[in-house]
Amino acid sequence: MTLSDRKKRVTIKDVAHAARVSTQTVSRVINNVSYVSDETRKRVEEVVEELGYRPSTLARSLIQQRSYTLGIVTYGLKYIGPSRTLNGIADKADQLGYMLLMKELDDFAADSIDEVLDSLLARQVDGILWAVPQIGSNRNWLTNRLASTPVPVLFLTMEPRSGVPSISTDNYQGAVVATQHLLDCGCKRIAHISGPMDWWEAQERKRGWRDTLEKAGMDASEYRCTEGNWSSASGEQAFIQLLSSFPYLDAVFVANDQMALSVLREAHRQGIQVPEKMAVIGFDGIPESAFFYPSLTTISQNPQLIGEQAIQYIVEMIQARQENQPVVITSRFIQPTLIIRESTKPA
Amino acid sequence: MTLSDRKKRVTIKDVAHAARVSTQTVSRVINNVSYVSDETRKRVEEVVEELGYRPSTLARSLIQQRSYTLGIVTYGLKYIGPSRTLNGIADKADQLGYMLLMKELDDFAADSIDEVLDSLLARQVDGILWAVPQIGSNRNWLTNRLASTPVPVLFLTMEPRSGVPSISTDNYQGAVVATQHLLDCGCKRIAHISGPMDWWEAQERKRGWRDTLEKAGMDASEYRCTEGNWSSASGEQAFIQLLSSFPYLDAVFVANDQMALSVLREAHRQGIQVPEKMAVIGFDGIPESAFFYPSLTTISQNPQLIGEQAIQYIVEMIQARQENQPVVITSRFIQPTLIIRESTKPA
DNA sequence: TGCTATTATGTTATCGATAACATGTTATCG
DNA sequence: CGATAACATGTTATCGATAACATAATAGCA
Repeated sequence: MTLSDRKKRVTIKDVAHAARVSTQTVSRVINNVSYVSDETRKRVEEVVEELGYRPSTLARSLIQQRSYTLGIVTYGLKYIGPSRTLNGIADKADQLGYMLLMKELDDFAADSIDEVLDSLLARQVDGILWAVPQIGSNRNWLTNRLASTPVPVLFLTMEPRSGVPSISTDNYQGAVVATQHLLDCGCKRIAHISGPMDWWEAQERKRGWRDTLEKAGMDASEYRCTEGNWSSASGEQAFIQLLSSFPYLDAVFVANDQMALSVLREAHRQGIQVPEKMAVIGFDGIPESAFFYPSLTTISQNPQLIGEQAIQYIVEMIQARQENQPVVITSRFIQPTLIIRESTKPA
Repeated sequence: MTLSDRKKRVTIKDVAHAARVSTQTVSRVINNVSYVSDETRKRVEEVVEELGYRPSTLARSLIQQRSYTLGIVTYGLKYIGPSRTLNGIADKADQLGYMLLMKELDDFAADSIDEVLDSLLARQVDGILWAVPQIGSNRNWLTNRLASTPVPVLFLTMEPRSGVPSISTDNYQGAVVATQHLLDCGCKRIAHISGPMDWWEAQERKRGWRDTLEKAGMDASEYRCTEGNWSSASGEQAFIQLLSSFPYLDAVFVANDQMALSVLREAHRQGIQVPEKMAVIGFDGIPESAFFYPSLTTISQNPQLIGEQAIQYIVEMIQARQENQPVVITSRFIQPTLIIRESTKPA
């Protein structure tokens, strides 16, 4: 293929000319609105087919002030969680006829946030999905910026705030269920390996662990908890440290499956039998966790479901705004589920 | 925030009016072209700041026939490989000032391919990255369609074809290295668990295994190979089947790390010591593989690198086309690397 | 039969920006 | 000092579509 083979884009004018009608009539045919005689319709359709005409969504978006495109801001795509969410998002968006304009954030400076927001808005997205975990104070920007944003913004994974729409996994409840499960297994000295404590999700999981133990009249002191950074490598470190600060533990609730993987390995190396001597429970429910040795009991999130619900929700918001109707703004939670496998043994 | 608070988009006209100049002058200021007096420039800039004006990329794309947006077609986002590639893509695209319009393909019917292509082209993407693995005959469409596509299309992971630009991991060479490594470890009866054989990548990996064994004068008969579907669950099945058809094996080259995970577990269950009795090598190099028990020797791909190179390459193609210069169309390969860990032991 | 409703199609304005062209003003130089 | 170049700004056309309005032909009905 040489360069000269490049075809010029076929426009509505070309079609109109070839079919000997006005562009408006062509528009009527392709959008199937108003009156067009069968004869004309047929003629236009033939020309469309013949020339391979496809209307420019770009031009359409400009005049209609609506792009059928959603801005997706993600973070940490290299991890499996965010990409599974993205998967759910992509799926549902497609179903509802939306395209996705994607942007991966790599830091939380106010400037880069502004830039990302602006670049999406400049492309007339109809709504924005902020699929970036809440870390430290990286949500403070919204106080100033959100009010002046001309399209709905929906947040995934954040602490509920009144007036801010969000969808999150119920990390706290998940942690409660996990810890309760360990109690039900008869465990008495339950430790925790947390995620990085500036992550809201990590805080919630830890809080669930602490509250449940305290409610059961048990000790949840700080020495019974160490902090990882979600990676398997950090999980190994955290576990080793935990063993030295709290050698008599008989169960660990690990804040994610990746870290749990290396806890299992290290336990095996040190001759600690799982689940007999020590029960282990993870969080996330990655597919591989069923094939760890022993297979891992875990709290399973459904990131695809979150993605789907997110699209559903934001499309509702867009629609409502279009029709000038009020929207109920809520913070929604999705419950994770307990999957019992070999690494814990109910009494 | 009530609905009436929604601000109308600030346009170039608003700025022009407020600064008492023509829209053209505003355009000159924001694009920094041609002559504008310091005084006027300052005044315009102040108004831009004050009104929070951001030019509409949409309108700009329409007139300039260029969107600075790339279409990305992916498949299987729920798996870690594709999303890591996407990560590399997102990163580099951002660096070079491109946005990504994403579409996840879920089947390979000609119709859906046409639709995806059309929807991207309707939004004036400057180029398309086809990041969908080659499976069965799902690349046949390009014969007809590609020639009439007005923008460059770059394929990730496909069999080289003359005239079609592509970037792939060198799966064959990776498999050769893997198999050779097992030979170097002194293994004599080397089995293979392949991916689904309609995947080109799976074929290449198997071919590398077979060729290397035959070259070394060893047997690579069919009974020494079973087929999985990349999942850990299928790996377990494939391994069990393999053990019955080829009980005396002393090494397995597994086509990906997920399947290798369950091979390790099943070996452990059956009391087969790894690496003493049986060496295991994987493919992909997912981060977790370093924390399997035993840690997994594997052929490591760098999907982020592939993503980056892909962006680089397609941007070159776009630029060349813009300037009406010829582009050299090549099929590029990226070499994966061997990572030796505990699951194999060099002699 | 004449009037209104329905059907069919065309014309002009518009979305928000830039390209191409036009025009006026101020330096610069032989 | 007048011609030319450099500077500064404005006007009109354009990208590819749809909205809003206009017009003409046919149909239905009192």
